[in-house]
Amino acid sequence: MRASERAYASLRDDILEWRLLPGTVLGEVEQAAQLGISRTPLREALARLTADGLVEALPGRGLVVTDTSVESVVELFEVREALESRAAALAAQRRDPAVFEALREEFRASDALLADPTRHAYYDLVRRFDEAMDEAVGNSYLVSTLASLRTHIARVRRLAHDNPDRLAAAAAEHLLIVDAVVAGDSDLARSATVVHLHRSLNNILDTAESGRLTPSIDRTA
Amino acid sequence: MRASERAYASLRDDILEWRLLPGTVLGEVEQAAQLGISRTPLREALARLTADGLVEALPGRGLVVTDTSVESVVELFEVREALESRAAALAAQRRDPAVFEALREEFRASDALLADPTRHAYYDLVRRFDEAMDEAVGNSYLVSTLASLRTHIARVRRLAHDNPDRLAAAAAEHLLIVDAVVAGDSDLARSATVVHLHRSLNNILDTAESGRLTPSIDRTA
DNA sequence: GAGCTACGTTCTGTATACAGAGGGCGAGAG
DNA sequence: CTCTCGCCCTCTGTATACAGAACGTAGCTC
Repeated sequence: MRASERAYASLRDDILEWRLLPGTVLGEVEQAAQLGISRTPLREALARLTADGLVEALPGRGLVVTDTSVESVVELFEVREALESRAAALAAQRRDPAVFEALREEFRASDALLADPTRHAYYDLVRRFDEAMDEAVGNSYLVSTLASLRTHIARVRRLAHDNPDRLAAAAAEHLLIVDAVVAGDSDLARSATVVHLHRSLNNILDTAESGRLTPSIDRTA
Repeated sequence: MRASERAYASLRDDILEWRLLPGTVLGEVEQAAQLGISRTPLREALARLTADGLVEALPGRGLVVTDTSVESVVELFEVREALESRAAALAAQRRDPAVFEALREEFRASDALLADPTRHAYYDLVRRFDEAMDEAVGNSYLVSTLASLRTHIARVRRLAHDNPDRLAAAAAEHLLIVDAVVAGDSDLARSATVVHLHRSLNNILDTAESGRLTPSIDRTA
């Protein structure tokens, strides 16, 4: 694999997993030495991270890992709702029924997946659900925009605690979306997606380690 | 200005203005020589263009300017509608009325702007309208996503012919959106935006130089 | 004591040199 | 005549060297 690719994957992972905390300064020489590569491929990796919005150039301080705030999570879900609700509606119109019928069976049996404490199989199912939706929508701009948003969602998700009740509820929400897509019901698919995202956001805001999200500034003062 | 920045701006402009046509191969050595810089900053520029979706890496052929098709324009507007209709609704809730009252006066007087054959003043007004909407929404993810879409819109727009009738109609459509935003009417702002985008898309599809957009493959055959 | 200036250090931005991979073309064999 | 194998050439990916700018610091002056 290319050195720049490894550096990108490694740094991206470190940021998404909160090993590199917001505000961390990423010096070129230091990081290049750490990863055992030269500055050239590292710069390419940092440029990609900057484009992703995981890193930003702060004048005077160099490149730093971007901050996450309660506001930014709300903003993220605002865009996510606009795009995913539309995606769900389009998927309901354009889907291959067989694909979503298969997913329906899997979500119906997701209790078993959630019994596993690691829940890898469940998260993999959700990933394949996202992929199937992307495929069904068949819109490359929408897919790449959602991919970009999912990067940030992944970072924030790591702060939230998915308790068993929430996971069971989320599985039921996904099942409803899949049902609607199978039925070709755009309106229901859209509404079910909106519901799912609202509950998901609330769960994140309720359970996120509040110390990690820089608190909102009370503008009513 | 940095050499990489100049290279990026120059190449981006060449692509948006159709001086670099879809399918053009961008060799690093050749382009670097052309721009009078070394490969290092050029590579950075090409990486940014790739992230923008204006350039893509085709295995075996190197980096080429991305294609534009009728389908891709339709896809573009699908995403645009999802995001801008939501943006308009949010702007109607969050706007500073004074800003949009000022814009309303300008759009009311846009006949005069459209009399100018260059129409620079009119396009500048539309740009400031977009900026005011972005500002009112106050969602950085939404703004940066829209910025990315606008890049592609700019490229496609260059193919379309804005006849005076269409421009006058577009001004009226903008005025309706602004009216709704001033009134704080989210539903109307959303609907007016949907209408505007549909008409705008139709105008592009009707008037675009068809040779430039690779024709859709008739899958009904 | 405080402020300004000058120097040094460190960082980013750019150029260049080098290595490895991949593709194209030509020659030879079937 | 065509297909295949091999070599060469070009291109990308990486390392390194160099230049200029910016920040901090220390010393001098007022």
